Amino acid sequence: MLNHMVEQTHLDAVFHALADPTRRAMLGQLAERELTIGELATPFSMSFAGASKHVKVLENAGLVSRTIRGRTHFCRLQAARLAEADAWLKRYERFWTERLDTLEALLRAEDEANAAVKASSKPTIKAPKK
Amino acid sequence: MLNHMVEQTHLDAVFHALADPTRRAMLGQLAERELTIGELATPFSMSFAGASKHVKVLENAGLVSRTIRGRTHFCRLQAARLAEADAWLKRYERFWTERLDTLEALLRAEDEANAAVKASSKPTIKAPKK
DNA sequence: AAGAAATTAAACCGATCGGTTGACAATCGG
DNA sequence: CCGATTGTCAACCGATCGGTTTAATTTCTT
Repeated sequence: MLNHMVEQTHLDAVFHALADPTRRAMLGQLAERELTIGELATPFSMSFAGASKHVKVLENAGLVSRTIRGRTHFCRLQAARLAEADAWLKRYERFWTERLDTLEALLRAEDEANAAVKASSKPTIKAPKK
Repeated sequence: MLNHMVEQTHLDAVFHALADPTRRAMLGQLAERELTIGELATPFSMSFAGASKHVKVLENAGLVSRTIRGRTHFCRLQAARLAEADAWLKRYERFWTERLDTLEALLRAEDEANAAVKASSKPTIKAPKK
């Protein structure tokens, strides 16, 4: 109830920034190391000016901060606004966890049925991703 | 490594759909009940056609599904694509939980200091999130 | 001091955005 | 059958988007 007005304008900028694959890829790069504008530009076969504009969009959305050292601009990831976006999405979490829970229950029942038949030792549990 | 190519095109559409406050508000409404185009339009003092376009954007992003009964179109929330967006954001979760963790550590240290003074029984251990 | 390197600024381009209006197509209730 | 309700479609509008090119600015190197 509090966060409705607070960062509504933030969310606009953040989601818009994330809606572009080039900018998402840039964030992916920045997740590993601090990078300059030029380093951000080269992998996309894009002009410096083009990359500069993308970085400015990310910067205005608060997703990237910039420190200028000499003639080169170093960009680094700023995750707080990503957390705000995540918080917004979490309001809808129950809508997909509900379905996943029932799916999980089905798979678990199936596994138990197999286990009962085979009475084997190692239950083949495969972690989803991480 | 798998999900990089899979729904890249989905993410474009989903984040773009979420970048508009009217559409986010529509999703908020749809989180409570199934709604018709007209019901979605009225709270925003917007023409039917305008709302229709927004709904189409949400539909093309896979965030809303539509069932037509007679002359009225009923829209309902479809959360799977929101889950995909959430999954993308989770790749960056550590960047904001890190900071929260250090903050938590500070608070925990403070608590323990207080507890030591009082010589209480239960060590207040709080699991990070999950 | 001269020139290369890193970046922004400005102008421009076609495409898309968010929104409207007006015309059209169904469908429902009398 | 008539008229109201519900919605789409197409055309249009000004604004913004993603991208380029060209020019300018600053800094580093020699």
